[in-house]
Amino acid sequence: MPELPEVETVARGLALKMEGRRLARVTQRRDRLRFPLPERFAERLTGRTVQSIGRRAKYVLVRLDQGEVLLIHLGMSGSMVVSRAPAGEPGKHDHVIFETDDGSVVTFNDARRFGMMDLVPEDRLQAHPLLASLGPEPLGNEFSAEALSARLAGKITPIKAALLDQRVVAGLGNIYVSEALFRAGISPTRTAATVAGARAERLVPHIRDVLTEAISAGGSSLRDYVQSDGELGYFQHAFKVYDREGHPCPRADGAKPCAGTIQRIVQAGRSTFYCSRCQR
DNA sequence: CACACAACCTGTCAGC
DNA sequence: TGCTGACAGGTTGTGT
Repeated sequence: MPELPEVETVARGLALKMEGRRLARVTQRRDRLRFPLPERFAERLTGRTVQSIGRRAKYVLVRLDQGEVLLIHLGMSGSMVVSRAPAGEPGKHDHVIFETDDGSVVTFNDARRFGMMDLVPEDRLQAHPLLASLGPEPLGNEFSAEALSARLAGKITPIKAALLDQRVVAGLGNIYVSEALFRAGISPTRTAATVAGARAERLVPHIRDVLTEAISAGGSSLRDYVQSDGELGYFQHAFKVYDREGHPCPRADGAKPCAGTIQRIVQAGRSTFYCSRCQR
């Protein structure tokens, strides 16, 4: 589920509930998610104070006292559900439950268990195997047309696959890659290295815009995203192409609509949606 | 090194 | 109402 905008929304929501709070109780209901949880995980978290909560790529970073960081990835189906103590019986896919000293209950639910958590010393965060080779933040200052084309240079893989590679740019997922390429009028099948110069100049602002719009809309969801404040915030983001196979292309050049139809193709085993008429 | 593909695990939906 | 197969927002590991 979660791409950068959803993770950003979750991080902001968790910050509201957890920053400055002490973790009065942490319950761990499984040994492992995608990876084994650290030794004595719940025990090491209990009693700690949450200093701040941020995001890097699709990871939530919970900075704790004593110089440690709780690293969280939501995988495909993970969500954070906020409620109030006393919480009811945990569900089958509720894997880790955090209770703050002021009575908030944050439940990590993840049916597919592609998510992960780790507890790492702050000074070794950058070197963490999952973070070390991440590319630039698409909303950060380091992400520019030059930076993007430098990372695409020499790649003969399709631009769609390249943009999903977190080493190229960190945080894009399957939905927003399709959406950004549509906005930029670039075909997902185009050889990555040819996205340079004017094409890269065009693509970068579209990537920023689509992510920024999704964040301001509170993250988007197809079905199971739960806003971190616990309200079921099923926001139907206005996707132009994603999951819209067979619909008319929404692009209008002035008064003239594009006559194309949205296609679904499979690249590297994943669906891509685009208009072959106006994306080149 | 670059790339394609399978694997991880569960739920949902379309079709029979 | 089953049952089966395809597919789902991500990432890692393996093989070529």
